[in-house]
Parts: sequence; C-alpha cells; structure tokens
Amino acid sequence: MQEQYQAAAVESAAQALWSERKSFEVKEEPGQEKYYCLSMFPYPSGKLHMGHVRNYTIGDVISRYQRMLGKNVLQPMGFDAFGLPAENAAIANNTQPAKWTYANIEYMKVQLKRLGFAYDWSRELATCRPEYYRWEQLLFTRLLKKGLVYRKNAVVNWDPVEQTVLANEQVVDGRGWRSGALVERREIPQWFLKITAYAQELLDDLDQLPGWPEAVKTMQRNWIGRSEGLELQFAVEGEAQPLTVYTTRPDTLMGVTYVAVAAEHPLAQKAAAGRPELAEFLKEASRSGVAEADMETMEKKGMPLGISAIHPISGEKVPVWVANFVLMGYGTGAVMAVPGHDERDFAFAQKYELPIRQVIAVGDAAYDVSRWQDWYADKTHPQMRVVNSGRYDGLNYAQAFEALVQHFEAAGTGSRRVNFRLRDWGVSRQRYWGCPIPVIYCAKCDAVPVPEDQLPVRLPEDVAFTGVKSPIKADPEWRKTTCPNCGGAAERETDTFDTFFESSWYFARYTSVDNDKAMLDERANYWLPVDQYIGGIEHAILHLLYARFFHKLMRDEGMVTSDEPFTNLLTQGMVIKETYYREAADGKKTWYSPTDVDLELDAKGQPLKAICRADGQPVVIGGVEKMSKSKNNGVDPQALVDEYGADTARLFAMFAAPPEQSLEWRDDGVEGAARFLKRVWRGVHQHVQKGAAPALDKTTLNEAQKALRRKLHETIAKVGDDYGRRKTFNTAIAAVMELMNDALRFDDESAQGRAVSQEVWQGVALLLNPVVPHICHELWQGLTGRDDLLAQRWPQADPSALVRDSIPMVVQVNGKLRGNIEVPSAATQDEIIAIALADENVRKFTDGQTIRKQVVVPKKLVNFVV
RNA sequence: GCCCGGGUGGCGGAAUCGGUAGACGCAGCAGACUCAAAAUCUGCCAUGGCAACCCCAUAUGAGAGUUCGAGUCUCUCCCCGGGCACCA
Repeated sequence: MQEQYQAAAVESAAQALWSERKSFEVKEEPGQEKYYCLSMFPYPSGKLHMGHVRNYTIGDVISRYQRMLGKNVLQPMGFDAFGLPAENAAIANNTQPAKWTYANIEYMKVQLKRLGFAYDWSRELATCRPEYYRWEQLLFTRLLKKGLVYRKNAVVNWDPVEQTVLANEQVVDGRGWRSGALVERREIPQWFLKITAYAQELLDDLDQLPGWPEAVKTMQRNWIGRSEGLELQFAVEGEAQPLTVYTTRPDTLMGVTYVAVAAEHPLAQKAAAGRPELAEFLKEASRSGVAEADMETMEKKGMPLGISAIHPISGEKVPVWVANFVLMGYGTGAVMAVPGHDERDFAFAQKYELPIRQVIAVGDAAYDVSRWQDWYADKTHPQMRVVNSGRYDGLNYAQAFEALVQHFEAAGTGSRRVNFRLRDWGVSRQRYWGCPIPVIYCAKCDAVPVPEDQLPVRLPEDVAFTGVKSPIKADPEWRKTTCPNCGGAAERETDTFDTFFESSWYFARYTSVDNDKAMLDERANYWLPVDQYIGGIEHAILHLLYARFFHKLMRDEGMVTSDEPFTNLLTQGMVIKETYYREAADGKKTWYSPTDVDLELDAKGQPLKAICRADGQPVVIGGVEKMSKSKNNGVDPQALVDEYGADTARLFAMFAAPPEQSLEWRDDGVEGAARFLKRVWRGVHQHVQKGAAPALDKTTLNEAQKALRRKLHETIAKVGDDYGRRKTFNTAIAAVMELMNDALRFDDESAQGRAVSQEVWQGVALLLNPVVPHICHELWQGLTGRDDLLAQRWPQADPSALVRDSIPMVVQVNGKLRGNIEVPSAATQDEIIAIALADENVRKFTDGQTIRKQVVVPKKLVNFVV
C-alpha cells in the first residue's frame, strides 16, 4: 500500500480488475433474490453534466449496497439517442445526426466508466439502433390491429417559408426560429395511442405504489384528472339535434341561465354563417385557444349565437353563447352555465349582464349577486342544501346528483359519465431523427401497418441533413413502396415517433437485449418490475406515465406479467450553484462563470464582494440556481474527476445533501470530501504499517476498546439503515466520519488495541464501499491482502458489542435540561430517579420544591415536574 | 387561483416513533510544525450574561394551542421553491 493516496492510480487499477473479471455482468439466478436498480438513461448530448453524476452515483450506491446484501443485482445503462438536439447539432457542425450521436455516446461511455459505475455493459442499448426500435415498430403495428392506435387530424406549427413543421421549442415568440416567419397552425393527420383506454387503470394502480413519492402520484392523478358527472341534452330551438353538455354539478341544474359552446362546436360554426363579426370571433377564439395556451389568465370573452336552448326540466328558454374558455377537446365542447355557483360562469355573467340565480344555500349565509363568495361552489359543506329547485329542494349534493342522474337516465336524455382530463397520446413527429412510423399508405387500402416480416423500417443514417426538410420526406425514393395488401404502388409514412416512445419501454429491453427474435422473453419476468428507479422530478408526469402505460400494453400483449414497471421511485433534486452577472444599461445580463470570479469575505466568512478575475472589476452576486448553460454556472464533471478522482466526486455528490433535495455545488466542499478520503487512507496506512494485527478476543477488552467497538457496530447498524431504508446517504457518510474520527484518536498499541483497530478499519472499508468503491478496494487489499472486496457481504452489527454497562441519561426539571447522569444498565426506575435527584445541578432546581410528577423514559431521560 | 414540498448557526445540512436542538462537513479564528508558505495536526466556534469554568437566559419564519416535554402534532398567518392552470 502506497503512503500517499493517488486517486488516479487506485481507480484505474480497480476498474481494470472489475472489467477483467466482468464483475458486474449478471444473469438470471433462479434461486437468488434479484434486485433491478435503474437510473434514467441519458440523452447523448455530448458530455455528462453534474445532474448525471448525481443521478448515477445514487443508483450505484444502491446497487452496490444491495449486492453486499447478497442479491443478484442488475444495473444496466444505455442511451436515449433519438431527438431534436442531434438535428440542430448536425446543422451547426455540418455533420449528420447519426454521426454526432454515435460520437457522443462513445465519449459519454468513457466518462461513465471513469466514474466507476457498476453497470452491466453487456446490456448496453441505444434507442436509435434498428435492433432496438424494430420492436417498438412491431408493438405499434400490433396495437394498430388491436384498435389501440388511430389516426386523426391534429394541429402543428407550420413554417411557411421553410415549408416544414416546427417542434414547439423551435417556435420563438410565434415565429420560426430560423426563418423568423410567423408560424401558422395547420391541421394534418397524425397517429394517436389510446392511452385514455387505460386512464382508469393508470389512476387506480397508483394506489399500488407505496414506494413512489406522494408528490409524483398527486401530479399523475391531477394529470389524469378523473371526474364524475352527468351528460345531458338541451333541446335547441330550430335544431333537430339536441345540444349535449357535461356537468359535474347536476345539483345546480336549476340554476342554469345560459349555455356556452366552444368556438369549434358545430352549433357555433353554423350560427356564424352570414355573420362576419361572429365568424371573426370564432377564428380569434380557436387560434388563441391553443397557440397562446401559456398566456396567463386570458380574458373571458363570448358572443351570443342568437339562438335559444330549452331547459330540460323547467322548459325555460336560455340563450346559447359561444365562449373562449370552453374547450372543444374536453367533455362535449359545450357547458351548462350556472353563474350562481361556478366562479367562472359568475364572472362571465357579470361581464355580459346575464342573470344569476341562487340554487344552493349553506346554512343561512346571505347570497349576494354582486360579489363571489367561496361557499357558492362548496358541494361538501355539511349544511349545503339545494334551494329554488322545485322538487329537488332540501337535498344535499350527493342526493341531488343521484336524483337528477336517475331522472335523465329514465327519460333517456342523459346518463352518468366519467370524464378524464388525460388526452390520447399524439405520437407523430414530422422530424427526421426518430423511429419511422411503420405504416404504408395505399390509395386503395388506406393506411396499412407494415407486415412483421418487413420490419424494421430502417431510418437511413448516411444522409445530407440541411434541417429544412426531413431527409426521408425529401427523398421520394425512400418513400416509394408497394402495398402489402393489394401489391399496388404505395408510399411510406415519413413521420417518426415522439422520442418518449423509445424511453417508455427501454427498462424492459435491458432484460432481453440480445434477443433478435422477440421484443422480450422470459428473462423479463425474472427481472421486472424494476426494484428501484432513479431520475429527475421533471419526468414525474410524462415519461413515468407513458412508461406505466407501455408496461400495461406489454402485459396485455403477454410479454410481462406485472402490472407496474417501477416498484420504488427516487426523484433526485437539482444540482445548483451560485451565479454572477453584470447588467448592461439595456437590462441585458451577462453571466460570469464562478470559476472566473474571486470572492472577498468578511471576518465571519460572509461574501462582501465578487470580482471578475479577468478585468478586476466587481460583478453582482446572483442567486444559487440550477446549473445551466444560460446562467454559465455549470461545473464540468470531467475536470473534477481529472483533478480529484471519481471517488471524491461521488463522495461529495452523496454527502452535500440528501438525494431528493437540491444540492449546492461548492468547490470547498469538494476539497473537504478529498480531505476525508486522504485521512481514511492515512489511518489505514499507518495501521497497516505496524504489521498484521492479532486475532480479536472479545472477552479481554478494556473500556476504551469496548467503546470503539461499540461505535463501530452502532455505525454498521445506522449506515445499513441509511443506505437501505432511508436512502439518506449524507447521514450515512457523516456516521462513518464520526467513526473514523474516533478511530484516528484511538491510540492503543496493545495486541487487543491493534485487533480492534483492524476490525474498525475493515468496517470503514466495507461501509464506504458503495459510495467510494475504488479507494475501498485498495484499502481492503491493504488490510487483508485480498482483492475480493466485491465478494464481501454487508457486515452484521454484533449485539454483544452494543451492550453497555452504564447508560447516559439526561435529567430535566419542568422540561428543561438540568443534568446528565450515568445509570447502570440494570437500574430500576426508582434507582434511576434516586441517581437523578442526587445530581448537584438538578438539586438546585428541586430543593425546596414539591415534585408533583416524575416521567422516566428508559435509556433517554428523567423529567421532574415541580 | 388550485395542489404538493419547504423555512433550523456565517454556509450545506443533522435531530429517524413527541424526549439533550445544531451531529457531520464547509468557512472563520487561535495555536503547533515550518526560514516561510502550502499541506497536516490541536483547540475554539448559535445569541446574550460571566474575566473564565460551571452555570443561567434566549433561540428552529411569526403568533396561538395540545403536552411533564414541541424543530417534530393542531390551528391561523407570512415567505420561498415546484407542479397544474380556463377540465365544466
């Protein structure tokens, strides 16, 4: 063992050994408990960023810990390789998306290996390879035949200058990012996956996921957005067809004073004929409805259509309006408006002076037509009752709901209905760098799925890429084919899949990655579901919902037997860092990298001033924000690894904050992590220098030796709990630091002192192994002469080491701390009280007082109430 | 607006089931080693009172409550972060 800790040498030696022994390649072991640990795979953007380092270190710590528990651990890695950035980079660098992507994958793989993650690289996959995407093409064609895929028109952003479809992020302030032309909205046919068919199951099964953060489940529930209501018909004067509306508040039906339809609703379109001002309004409303969805709180606008609907119960005439807040895509595109008890309808009615009618009451609270009050919409209040509604008067929400549902179902003009906010998933993208949608269009046979024996439909990689038009759209030859049905001339679909498609099932493919006959095989059911999934919270809704959906699709295709893909989910926090900037006269900010800024500190270490090193002038100290290119506050992991080594980077990423919180990256914190590893190294080195330690004899230990052993075994128990149950790696590391501080202070050259030291340092190597595996490998070798740390099991806390002769307790008087005492472990309650009362400081507060109550919490404290 | 998180020293954070608030680390201060610096080691380090130790008081965003005892539970309010945002 070297005297000095040389991270680079230690790490390359350990990695070479792991690689040579294929230490992390695993296969199915039917008798052994499996553990599948998965980190979200990266997009190959060029190089790793700190978020990756954090994400993958968390996964690696969990994997290595589970392995030490004796489980058969699978930890794979791959690349989410299709996507728009490759197209942009190809244009910028005058290359091809495929070339750029493959080069990035190679570089990032080197980086991942340098960090020492225990991946089974034999299972590596990249989603842009036909061996991968052919299977999702196959699944798609099967779903098409099953009726879970359909085609309908949907709106896209159209750049009239470049004659191409733009992705949302390519539209800047309503203009094409390159042409600067005003973007138009076009309706074109696109493919949809019927995720709504699984809406109820996707909602219900969230209850089967106790290992998911509550926040993520709540977000998914809100996204799915289930509501129960009544769909009912209003007859319309002069129209043969009744108008169907959906409401979740049938109890307020008698309060309807108008109905409102979406601009795209046929009734509105029909009424606009010959009325230019109405037609103009409809155009305006449907445009802003989607394009400027992000414009905050759009003004509520509407126009009367000049026709009346008949209230289905009172027979009263109510006007039909078109309103810009009614969405064609939800419910029936028409609503019954109850301004008395819906805040939005209330505002609309006030604006257009429509009647407002009270039909529910809460106790004897006074209803005021001029001002909205929260109880107007409160359906759950215990005193809520229906009023002014004829025979429904006096009912509460649930009773009125049932009564009206029954009325309409009996009359045949309405029915109970469940609606979801969740929309079907539009998977067509008019981009090149994606998986071709396996469909052939034939003039006679319409859209025909590509037959299974003709898959995959390969995306050509060696193409001229200008960015204006997708190469497969530009090339008429690629498109040409024959119809699998009739054999006539036909054309291929040139759209590609949304890249969420690939990431929705990669977790399953890792289990069967070498199978070229099937998407998945029986190995999938050995490994799945994933025991622990780790990734960013930004994927809480879409990626995780689509992956859950795909898992159910694969289940219904007979490929997997489980219902859910991820048993436990850990969402790691952002990596953040301080920012520095200067503001120009026009308000434009220039951001300075923290590496180019020097800080002046006051006596307490508070920053006073920040100076840009280049010009010696001050810069403004900004907030601590997520690392990003735009804020220029990123730290390159590669530079960090080059300077300190992988173990230091891993240690700091795990120590600075618990995994779910944001982590502030500080260079001096990294120094601290490096310092800790050096101290561990030195401690072990000095111990090893003295030669082999004798065997431990537990029966002859003195107090100091017993105390250090107790600390070791307490730490073993705590660290195991922190890694396994709590996943608080920061506190696990802090506990080992405490143990090491004790070990360095323990100065005992006796035979048994040496034996205890040996046990402690071996323990430190085992406990730190999941976090800093390279240095631990070397320490283990130094301590034991063996290179088999990876084969070691997690140590067991020795109960005999935890036994104490006496226990420290605290004494409180009236809940305030007044003394510390040591009591024999066998002491009775009365003896403990006697010792406590004898304490000098305690007596200052009890003498001359009457003790009214004594509380004794075993092994913790005594409290006297005087 | 609605739904989730969160607010603890100069800083990151700890306190796991209601039981010693501030573990561990960073920064800072003092000392040792050194010609010197770096590195390393030792000590101090919430605020106020005391020369100092002991000790005392105060302190977990603010205010109230429950309790022998509250950072932790309940209520009201303030602030910060995130998500959804016309879903009838």
